[in-house]
Amino acid sequence: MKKKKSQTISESTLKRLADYLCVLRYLDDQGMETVSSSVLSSMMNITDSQIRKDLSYFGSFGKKGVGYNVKAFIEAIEKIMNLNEKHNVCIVGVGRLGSALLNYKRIKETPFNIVAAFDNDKKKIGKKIGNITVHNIESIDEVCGNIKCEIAVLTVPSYVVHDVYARIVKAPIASLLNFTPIILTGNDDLLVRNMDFVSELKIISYLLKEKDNADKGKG
Amino acid sequence: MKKKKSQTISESTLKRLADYLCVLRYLDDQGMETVSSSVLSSMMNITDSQIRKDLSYFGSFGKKGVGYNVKAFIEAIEKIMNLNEKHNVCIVGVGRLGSALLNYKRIKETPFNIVAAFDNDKKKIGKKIGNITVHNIESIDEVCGNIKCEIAVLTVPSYVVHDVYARIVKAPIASLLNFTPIILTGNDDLLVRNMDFVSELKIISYLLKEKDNADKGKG
DNA sequence: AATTGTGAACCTCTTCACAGCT
DNA sequence: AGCTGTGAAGAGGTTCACAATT
Repeated sequence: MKKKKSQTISESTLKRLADYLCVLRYLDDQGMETVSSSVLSSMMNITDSQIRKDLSYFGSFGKKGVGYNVKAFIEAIEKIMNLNEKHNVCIVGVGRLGSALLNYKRIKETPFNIVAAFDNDKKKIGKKIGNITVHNIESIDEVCGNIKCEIAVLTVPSYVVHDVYARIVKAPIASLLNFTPIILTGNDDLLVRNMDFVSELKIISYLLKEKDNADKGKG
Repeated sequence: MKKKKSQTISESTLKRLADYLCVLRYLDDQGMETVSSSVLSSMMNITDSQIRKDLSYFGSFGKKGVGYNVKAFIEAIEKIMNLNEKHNVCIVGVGRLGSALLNYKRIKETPFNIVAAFDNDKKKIGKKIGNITVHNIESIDEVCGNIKCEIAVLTVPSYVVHDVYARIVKAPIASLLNFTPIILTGNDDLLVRNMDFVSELKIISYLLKEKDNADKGKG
């Protein structure tokens, strides 16, 4: 297994790596021991050479004439994505969505630990949700200073986003997964990824219309 | 305003269109009437020419020397993405996440109507959550035949995904927004988009490590 | 003076195709 | 024979730079 010199990996490759993991987990659960790039690609709507190229950025993990060992493949991606270490996560905003995430039991099977939650509602502060204590949002800087918390998940209502974002920027938090429809950009010290449910519905709306037009064109 | 002949719009452009909408809404709320591509770009970590190029696929919407009228810009994107029509959505899987989506009040401000929910739990079937009736998952074909439902949102536990997916494929549903960690690919009749929370955390894990290495490199 | 819209240049990502290994 | 890994070709996306317009 060769090591490659560092280079920037594209967003698309990164997403596919995460997808490979999902599919490989499924294959592993099914007891499959070996998989070829062409079998994997047929399960995922991508080409086999795409998979091999994605992997080639990081080294070689397969056997010519044979394919990839499923477990070794999983471990390789986990190592690439730094999933062997546990990562602390906090939930900012304990509404219905935040609570749903706090109660997501199968997160225990992942390298992510939810270690804290924050809200501004006095009725919620101090209570426990799924054995995580809800802290006052004003104490986020202090609490995250004590427990090293790499990732904040933002699930607050839109009208407080800018306020809460300002606190997160100041706190010792490295990254933010933003579920709100307010686009955030981050800075050198805070990596941000936006994940808005309604934006995704809007993209579907566009694609359905486009598909409709294409179908009409053919018909 | 020119019309352009149809061409395939990239995933990246599509995502940015949805992002533009989010930012434009914010500017509109702030009472801003006009915005230039450079102001907009500085709010979003992209270049101004990227914005202008994205728009150029669909026509011209700005005034040279002036910029874009915010409201007109919003309306243009809404028209492009087919957001003037209402779209019916159903929630498949009324667990904590599904319930959170069913209770999301501000969806009323969007073109998406949640019109039905499905589950296999007899304790939930027949009950109302946020004035939407929960139906038996077995009746999805029939219920979606009656109410035209374009988009299904999948929020069931992993172990029933394949089962439920088979039902959705057979039902008169055009698209699926999949929140589960089981990657689905769709087919000619069913458009699928995957939106997995944990995969997104994994991507953050990779990016944080990469950033760490870059920071160390700089010293 | 400011800003759009756009062809051309540039760069990045994907696919091809095949040498090389099992 | 089957499949990987990869350089090269091809396709697609982004940025540049400037003419056109207000």
